Amino acid sequence: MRGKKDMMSGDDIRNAGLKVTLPRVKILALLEQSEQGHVSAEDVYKLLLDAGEDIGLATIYRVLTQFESAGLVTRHHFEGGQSVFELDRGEHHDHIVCIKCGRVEEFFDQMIEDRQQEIAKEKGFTVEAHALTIYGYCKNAACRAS
Amino acid sequence: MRGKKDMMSGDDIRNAGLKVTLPRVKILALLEQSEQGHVSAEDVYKLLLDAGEDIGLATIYRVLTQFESAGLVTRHHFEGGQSVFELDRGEHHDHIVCIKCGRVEEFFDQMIEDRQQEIAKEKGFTVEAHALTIYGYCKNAACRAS
DNA sequence: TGGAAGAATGCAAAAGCATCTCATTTGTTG
DNA sequence: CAACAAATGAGATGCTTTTGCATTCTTCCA
Repeated sequence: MRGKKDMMSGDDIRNAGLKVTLPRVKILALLEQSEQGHVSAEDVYKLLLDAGEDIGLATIYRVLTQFESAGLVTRHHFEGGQSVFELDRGEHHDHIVCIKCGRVEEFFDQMIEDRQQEIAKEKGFTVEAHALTIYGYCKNAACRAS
Repeated sequence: MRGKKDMMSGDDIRNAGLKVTLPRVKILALLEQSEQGHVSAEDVYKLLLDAGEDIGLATIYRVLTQFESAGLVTRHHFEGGQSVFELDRGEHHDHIVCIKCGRVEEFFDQMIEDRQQEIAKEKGFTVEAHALTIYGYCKNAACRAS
């Protein structure tokens, strides 16, 4: 199963009502190629610097926020500091984060989704969003040791 | 079903290896009587001021952090700014938050808990903690309207 | 019960993250 | 390719949380 699409481009930026500028194109491209898929604004800043693109941190925050509004990326507030962003490929999922190395994996579980709806209903809430994050130690040898 | 206990006291502070000081006693008492149960550091500060106790914000943060380490309170990072704290009565639960009025309700669902363990297991993770928060509009009339 | 020793507090300064301001630069459109 | 609106960069700013340090309070034992 695939999501909305596999490749984003300048069209996505344009469709969001934004001008197609170098910073926006670079940031979008970076999110696309990003190994871990979950990066902080500062990660983006540094990665772009490494790639020879000196784009201001303010611009990165601005662009990521705009992308978020446009539905191109999703912002997560994991524990411990900065927000992390990931490309929104149209498939909702939750996260499991290693508290040792920071690795982030995704998962989706229909049963959990359904239960949440039922719980909200019981309490008279209309669900707009939810955030489920499991924190633990990943299978990495260095992380397993307490 | 009741949790660990219903009343906290100076003994809890002492047992945590902390001296029993007026700020700590007042903060603990406030958390106990708190209506909503979920308060930010600043809420604590203001509520104590209203009660005639002028305790520095820095102290509040320090004490809440110490209480957290001692397992007396739990800190949550809901979206939108400040962390909120609640007394830890020993019963784990998740939250459903109204994005309009800020109301926080608690829930616990064994099915969701179990699924999380299974998911973590599948991915080779050892669960240390998890945070599930549902965001939506509560049943309050003022919140229902978009 | 008095008083020394160490811990806790208050204040102000600092740190961390994110956003905003504003002068300058860059897309876009005709 | 000119003109306008939008976007960028650099630094200032705001907010929450933490920290350093001098002073004050708890604790505990003589």
